[in-house]
This record gives sequence, structure tokens and C-alpha cells, in this order.
Amino acid sequence: MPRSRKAQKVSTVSSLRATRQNTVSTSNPTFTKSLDNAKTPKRSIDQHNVKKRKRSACRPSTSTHHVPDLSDEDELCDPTEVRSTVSERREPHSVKFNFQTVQKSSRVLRNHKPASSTTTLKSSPNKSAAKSKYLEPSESSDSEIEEDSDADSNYEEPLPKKKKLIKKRKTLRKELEEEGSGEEEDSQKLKKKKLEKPKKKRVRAPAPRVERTEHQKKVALKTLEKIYQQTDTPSLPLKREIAEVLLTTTRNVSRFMNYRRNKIQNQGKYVKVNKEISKKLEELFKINPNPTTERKKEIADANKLKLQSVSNWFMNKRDRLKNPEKWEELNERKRFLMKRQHMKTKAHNQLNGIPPKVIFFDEDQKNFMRARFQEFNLPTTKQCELWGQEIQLTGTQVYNFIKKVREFSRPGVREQRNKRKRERQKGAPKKHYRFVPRGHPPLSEEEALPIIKKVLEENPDYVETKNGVLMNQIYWPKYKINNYIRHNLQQERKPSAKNVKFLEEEFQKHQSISLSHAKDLSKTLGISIEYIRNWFSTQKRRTLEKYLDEKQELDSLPAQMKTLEIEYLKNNVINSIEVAERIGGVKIALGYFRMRRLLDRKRGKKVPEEKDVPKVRKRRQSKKPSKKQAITQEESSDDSDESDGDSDDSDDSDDSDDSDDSEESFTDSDEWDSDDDDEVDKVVKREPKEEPEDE
DNA sequence: CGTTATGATTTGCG
DNA sequence: CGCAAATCATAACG
Repeated sequence: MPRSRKAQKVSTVSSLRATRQNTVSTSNPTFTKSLDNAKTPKRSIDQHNVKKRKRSACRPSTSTHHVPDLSDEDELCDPTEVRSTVSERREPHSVKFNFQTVQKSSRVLRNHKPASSTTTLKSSPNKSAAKSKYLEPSESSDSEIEEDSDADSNYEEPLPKKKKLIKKRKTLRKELEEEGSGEEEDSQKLKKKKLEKPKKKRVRAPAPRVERTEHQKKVALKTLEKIYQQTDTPSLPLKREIAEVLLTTTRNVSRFMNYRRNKIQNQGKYVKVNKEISKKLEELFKINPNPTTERKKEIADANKLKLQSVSNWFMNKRDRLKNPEKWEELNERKRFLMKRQHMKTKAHNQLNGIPPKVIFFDEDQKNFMRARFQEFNLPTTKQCELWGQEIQLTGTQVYNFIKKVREFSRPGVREQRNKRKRERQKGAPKKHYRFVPRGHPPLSEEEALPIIKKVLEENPDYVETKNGVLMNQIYWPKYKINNYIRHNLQQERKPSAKNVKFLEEEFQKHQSISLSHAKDLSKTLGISIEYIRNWFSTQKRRTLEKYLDEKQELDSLPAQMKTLEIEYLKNNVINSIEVAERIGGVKIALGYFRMRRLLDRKRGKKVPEEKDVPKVRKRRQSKKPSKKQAITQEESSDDSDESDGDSDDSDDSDDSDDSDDSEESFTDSDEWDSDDDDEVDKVVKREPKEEPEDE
């Protein structure tokens, strides 16, 4: 083993060397030389130009420019596509590292730089010359630099050799910049300064640094990984060479290798910490958000985590606590990038005549999944994963298939879809609702703010729904609107600890809260109505889950729930309005039962499917319609399920086309919250469309 | 699926 | 080395 490794090492080294020689120069400079001569001047120039970029580098606009670069990624690292064993996930296209690759990369990296958007570096005209200086092509030792080195002689500081040189430059650089162009007698000034300030503390110049484009970074990482595959402990000179070729520092190369080696030891993959531990960590974090390494080790051991994970956890926590808004921004950008990437590949495929992939499940698979569906109407993702393994499908595929089957098993859905399809064929416009309106760029915050405010004035608790009021005015995505409102325009939502207690007491009294009551609470506690209602809803579920999972006594339930539960234990469906009214009101009782069945189902218990549950709802024409009407129209007016599916077959697989299904998402399972007689509808909500006036 | 929540990695800095 | 900041990546959710 060691032998082969050594051999590899050697070959790598030599190849790298060869590479460099090839690309750069015919002479064979020593390392020190290359470091001193090539690197430093390069830096100084960069520093010059780069400075400004630093900020903008992470803004979307800039990165936009970079992305097209990806196109030559293929050209760069395709040679032989191989499954990389280790950090595959980091690599969009994995590359077999060979020396050609490095060679190529080096070339590309170099050539790339001048192209990088904002850079003003001159693309070197001196490529041809076998420069004596082992320099980046882009760098063309400029007059400025020469001066630099001249100036050196004037500047004096007692420092050890190498450091001296470097530091000297940095400082000098800085001074030069401070004085702008009007430098004449540096030496004098320098001396003066020296005298005035007893050279106690030298201000450090901003770290000179070579900016790399996104693309360059990517390539660099890939290359490093490949090198790591060959030698996980490169020698110093080798590291230097690598660093140079990849436009980074030796230190970072070392770091990469360290990290990489470490990672294996840590066995660390993506470890989800479970709820309990997470809670513990939260507590610990409250006590001390910044534990020492020792402490972290303890924590790690106590919870069977890796030190690294614990570190990460704390780091992330601190970070995320600090700037939640930034988070938003990031997400948005990410989404943007993803979308573009998606479109790009789509376009690419189209261009090359690659048809969009369509997966057909074979009959066996379909039957298998249908059978599972019959058993468990609502399988978990985990479950789907397992099933998927049995029939060579991914969990997602299974999940989505079952979801679709479920959807179509609802009465009326199929008819609805067909109807819509027919209409469309007749030329009716395709209804197209999405969370994000298209066809118009989002308004800026300034533009949007007055509009939002106006809406909020009329409805302080406004929450954007899909195709809600605001979305089509300001063209923001739903989540953004809601977040914005929540963070900037609405009262604080989270109750204090004291308030929580109060709420809990309130909850013991009645587990369903009327709108008016919620309003009162909202006023007294200073928490938004929405939050309160939501809190009650989750509290109910929590209580119920606790009761079920911990096998608690009936008596542990608050009065109202207890009554309902007793009834439920007798019969898990409600057969008549009378019963419902007797045990707490139609809304509440139905809601409770529904929720309860859902919980049972989740626990693998057999209970009637919702579609089989007898409907005991009063239809409109019955009593007390007045109230109902009023609220109903406001809320359920527009939430028909809009999924404009296609197809008449529930089967063939997903990704048929753009938007569809999965839309109605929210309020999916928290039904029985919307209780009390104030706003009677909602519970009905899921079904109201089933009065199918098909053609 | 599209989003959100959260873990992991890279890099600058002292 | 250890932290912060910026990003990247994956799992879970609706």
C-alpha cells in the first residue's frame, strides 16, 4: 500500500510540474522563486482591482454573469465521467482526475480570470513569451509593480527574510493607496511616519486575495477532491503547486486535505438530530451559545453526535439567530438560481432532442402501489421509501403515485378533471394559478409597501393565500408576502412565557376558541388573532397526540375533549347531527372526529376513510344559514382545487407538465381547529366542490 | 413537486 | 485552531 501511494504521489507531482511547465514556462523556477516573484505581484494587482468586487461578488447580478461559464465546464472536466466515490454529491459532474484535467483547469483558470465580469485585469498579451517570470498570464508585470520592488529598497523594517518581503509589500501597497497617485518621496514620508508613530502597531492591509469566479471555485474543488483521491497527504511543495494552479493558498489546500481526512474519521454524513436531542441542544444553547471545545465534546458524546456536528449545530444556530432576514434573501436567490438552472437544462435538452424523461411504471409496480394504498391511505414518506425499495422505485415516486391515486379516489375528482380538459380542448383558457404570479417582475419593496398597507388596513389579519389579493398586485411569491407582513407589519406573534401559561389555562377551559374570543385574547395579550387560533389548534393536536402516544387516561383530557373522546371510542364516525350536537356542536364534533381518525390512521389503526364517513352535514337550506352564508363566501370563495391535471389515467408517472396538483396544501390536516360556531364553514371546505354539476 | 428547515462545507480572519 | 459568514446540500413538510 504505502508503496503504491508513494508512486502515485510522485506521479502527481511530476505531472503537476509538467503541467505548469507546459502552460506557463519552459524554465524550471524554484519554489521560492515562484512564490516570491509570481505571487506577490499578482496579488497586489488583484487587490487593486478586486476590492470593490468583494461585495458584489455574492449578489445575484454578478453571479448571473458567472453562470454561463458553466457551459465550458463540460469542456473542462468531462474527459471521463466517473462515479466519484466520496464526495459525489458535491459534484454536479464528477470528473476523473487526470493530469490533463489539471492541466486544462490550470489553463482555464488562468484564462478565465480576465473574463470574470467586473475584473479590469488586462488579459495578458504576453502569453506567448516564455517569460522568465513564472507569472500568471494575466498579470503582465506592470510598471507599478516594478516600482514596488524598487521602493522596497527604501523601506526598512527588521523582519525575517521572507515575511519581510511580503509584509513589506502589503504595507507599501497600503501607503501607496492612501496617497493616491501623488507619491514622490515615499521614503521621506515613510520615515516621517515611522518617527511619529513609534511603529507600535502596524495596521494590517486588507488581505490581498485572488478572487475566483464561481466556476473557478468549482473546478478547484473538484480538482482537489481528485487529488485527494490519489494522495491524501500531499507534500508541501506539491501543495504549493496545487495552490498556485488553483489560484488559492497553500494553507487552504492543507485545510481541504485536513478536513477531508477528518471527515472520513468522523464517518460524518448528513446527520439529522432528532427532536429530543434538538431540544436538549436548545436548552444548552440558551445557557451558553458558545461552549468551549471541551464542552462541545462532552455534549457530542452525551448525545452520540460527532464533535463536528455539534460545532456545526451551534454555529448554525448562532448564525441563524442573528439575521433572519438575510435568510430570506438567500433563499430567494437560491430559488432563482435553481429555476434558471432548471430552465437551462430544459432548453438544453430540447436543443439536443432529448425528450423530457417520462417514467412509466409497469403493471406490477402499479398494482403493488395500489395495494399499499388500499391498506394505508396516507403512508408516510418513510414508508414509501421502504415500499419503493421493493419495487425499484424511489420513495418520492411511490409517494406521488399514491398521492395521485388518493386524489382520484375522491368522488367527483375524475369527472371534474375530465370536464376541465374538455373545456380546454374547446378553447377555453387554461386556468393557471400558482403561488408565484408570472409574467411580471416583482415590485420593489417601496412600490409594494403602500399596496400591502392598504390591504392590511382593511384586514389586519390578512394572510396571503394562493392567488390571493396581493400576489397579483405586487407579484411577490406568497411566502414572501406573508413573511414580510409578519415580520414588518404585524404585531409580535410569539407570546411570552407568561402568556403561554395564560393560554394554557384558557385551553383547559375550552379547547375550541371562537373568533370573538380569539379577538379578545388577542387584545389582552397583544398577540395576533391568527397566532392564537393557530396555537389552539396545535395545542389540541398536541394534547391528543400525547394522550394517544403515551397511553394516558381519558381523564388527562380537558373536559370538552373528553366528552368527544368518549363518544369516539364508542364509534369512530358520527352518524347523525343529533349526536354531534349533543357532544359539542356539529362543527366541533365533526372536526374532532376527523382529526382523531387521521391520528389513528397514522398510527396504523384501521378506521373508515374520509370518503366513507357518512355525511351529516347540514346543507345550506337548513337552519341558521345567515351566519354561515356570510362567512362562507368570504373564505371558501376561491379555493376550488385548481389542479388542472391532465390525463385520464391516474397512473403514468409524475412530472407531466408544469403547475398542477399539490396546490391546496395548507390547512390540510388541521381541520377541527376552525371550530366554534362563529365561522362555521371551513370544515366543510374540503368537500364543497363535490356537488359536481358536471356538464 | 416546490418550500422550508436544518446540517455541512468552504473561506476569511485573528 | 476556532469562530463567523456565506454557501451548499439534504431531509421533511404541505
